[in-house]
Amino acid sequence: MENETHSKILNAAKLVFSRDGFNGARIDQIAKEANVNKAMIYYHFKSKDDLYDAVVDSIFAKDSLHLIKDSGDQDFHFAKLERLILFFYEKMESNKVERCSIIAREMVSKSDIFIKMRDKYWIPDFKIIIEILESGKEKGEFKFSQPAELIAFTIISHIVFYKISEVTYADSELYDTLYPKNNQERMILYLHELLKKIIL
Amino acid sequence: MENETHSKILNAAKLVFSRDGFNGARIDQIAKEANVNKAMIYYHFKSKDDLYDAVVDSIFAKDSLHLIKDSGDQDFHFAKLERLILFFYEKMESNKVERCSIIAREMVSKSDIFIKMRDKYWIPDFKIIIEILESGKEKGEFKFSQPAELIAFTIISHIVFYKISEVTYADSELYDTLYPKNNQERMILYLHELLKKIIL
DNA sequence: CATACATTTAACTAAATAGTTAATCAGTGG
DNA sequence: CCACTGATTAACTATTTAGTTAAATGTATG
Repeated sequence: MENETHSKILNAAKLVFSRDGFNGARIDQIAKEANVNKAMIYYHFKSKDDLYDAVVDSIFAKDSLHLIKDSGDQDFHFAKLERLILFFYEKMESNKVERCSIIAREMVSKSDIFIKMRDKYWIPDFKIIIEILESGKEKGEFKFSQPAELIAFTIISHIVFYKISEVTYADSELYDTLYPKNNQERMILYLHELLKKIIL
Repeated sequence: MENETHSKILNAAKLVFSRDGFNGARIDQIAKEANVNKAMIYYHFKSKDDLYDAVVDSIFAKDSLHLIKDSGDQDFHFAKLERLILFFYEKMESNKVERCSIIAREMVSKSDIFIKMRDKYWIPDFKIIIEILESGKEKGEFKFSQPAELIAFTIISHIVFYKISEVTYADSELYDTLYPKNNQERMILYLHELLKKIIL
């Protein structure tokens, strides 16, 4: 732990940035919610941008699928895919609202930090999934005629969009249908069945 | 057409709001890009909020799947589904970048206008797709054991997330792989094949 | 205790920004 | 030519907001 105040600021910033977006977030509001004098923010961080960077890092750090790509190498490709999916899903579960809000906004923002994130994490992740699909096909374990990148897209969109939608449909009549209590992993199970039908 | 100036403002606002988000957008910038004096904005619109509302309305008006739900009622359910998908996809194609940027940001915004949009358009659309799936199953045309709302989710996420991702991956190394030129409807064709495998 | 160093505060500044206003221009009808 | 109406402008205001500063308060150490 860096420091009590430091992490109070970071946590408040996480909430405020994810609720209001970068431009909508107010430094005074972050200070208020952190129960900290505003100058403390500039004592611990260079600027609003720097604070936002820190928030994004704290949420996305050590996320890459590279981390688990090569674990259990002897597995079947399908099992490998399942492991990646679960890892990916669990990442989306931690800091869910903050992560999803920031992802959704950054996806269309073209900010420097977004470009960095996209090129450093998202694109490599995309490629890892494509690689496994193609390698599995080559080995004869998978059978599909559609382009691998679209199947990878199916995987990613089901996880990411499902989680973003959880923010979208919160407090709406659709929420309980899509996200029933005591059935947190239904999307994983569904995606699993779906993949069996399209690549096995 | 309301008025030359009016629509110049609306078009510029569309661009600026979608590029910078509501909070990032500057009235002065909109005036500049519309080639119009700033006061003209307040002559034609009550406030920044009012202008944003107008932009959102101009992009989302007359979008509901209700509009075509009952056309060609004699069709098979699968054909009906295909028609809805194409209609939905084509809507996402018009004003693509503006629409996608605004959708992505609004999905996690909880603003009044978003809640209105969601409850008035998105949720009913979701339900229409669910209805068709369930009705098709009842009639014996469709065969699936997974919850209808998840299959509806598959349809929606493939279209919406694919289009949002087009903004996300623009100018990246993945762009040409995911969005090859001269192959604009590949996602529709892919989704079509996918649905055949999971509901027929 | 005294010195040094890290932390915290209230008050301040400079710039940005949504929104206003009063004056002017251009066309139209009497 | 005048009066009226809608469209347009430059200059202005009030407020918000990121960022600063200088002084105060702790806290550890020799």
